[in-house]
Amino acid sequence: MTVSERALAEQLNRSLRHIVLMLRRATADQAITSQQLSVLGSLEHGPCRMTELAAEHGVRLPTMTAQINRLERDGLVERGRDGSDARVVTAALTAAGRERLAAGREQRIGFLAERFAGLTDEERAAVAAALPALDKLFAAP
Amino acid sequence: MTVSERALAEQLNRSLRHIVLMLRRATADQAITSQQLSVLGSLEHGPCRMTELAAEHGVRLPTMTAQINRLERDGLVERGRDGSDARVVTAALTAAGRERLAAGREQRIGFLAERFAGLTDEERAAVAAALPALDKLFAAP
DNA sequence: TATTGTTATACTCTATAACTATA
DNA sequence: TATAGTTATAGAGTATAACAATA
Repeated sequence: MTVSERALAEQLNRSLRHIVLMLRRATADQAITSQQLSVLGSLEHGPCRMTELAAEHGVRLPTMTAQINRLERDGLVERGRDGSDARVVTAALTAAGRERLAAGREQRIGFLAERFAGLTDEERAAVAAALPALDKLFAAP
Repeated sequence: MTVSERALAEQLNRSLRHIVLMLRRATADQAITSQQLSVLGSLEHGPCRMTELAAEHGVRLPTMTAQINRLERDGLVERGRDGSDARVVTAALTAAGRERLAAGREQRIGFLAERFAGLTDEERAAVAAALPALDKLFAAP
């Protein structure tokens, strides 16, 4: 590992702290929690198994059971069964869940767009140029 | 707001989702929670008032009272008094708290440095070039 | 009266241990 | 025996409402 990687990691760590704090302040008054919105996002492209959901979100299976219980109680997701293996339980968005996901996403995008309006063209270009590298940096293994 | 700002906000929102999920998975087995580490970070440069801490972290005052209670119970922070106003309570790092903060930070930086090792020089340069703009984007108002 | 902080209470989020059902 | 999931229980994190102390 080179010195440059270490220095870059330190700088990014500092920036990530500010990003996380700002996002927390910006989403503190949302109708849905960020965890719930995040789980709904995992179901956007179709049903997902409990085990997959837990792994993607870095939580244990009982945690995801409780989360899906709350989302099902609120009418945002539905449990289903996988035909090929009777042990498997899947979760899928309901129409209300899809609406809630779209609303939450719109709020976050609106917040970001407002912040981007305060940047110069050069700064926006720098962010745009870095997104592919950031995606690679944080891609699932 | 231009179309470009909107499109950029959508792309960054998608990237932020991956960043948050990855950081959650990477820090799931830490000795200290990310909230606790974040609060310790706010005390790095000296004592801080309860109200300031709550505002910085986007939580209500009773939430920060509970958080500081836990950190004080664990010997990581100490409550103090502000001389000029008898209502004000401050929180400050103990020696153990400072050590814990350094250890948690080191773990995060190590994780990021490892990920950076998987990027090309061009990709690292793109991230470095974007950090000032990202800091401005997420700076406190 | 307004500000600073805590206490009381309830809900979300999370983990470990123990359990059921299926492979 | 191993895997997928739930239930039971406990603790962290969060909010609102009510309270005490100080400005």
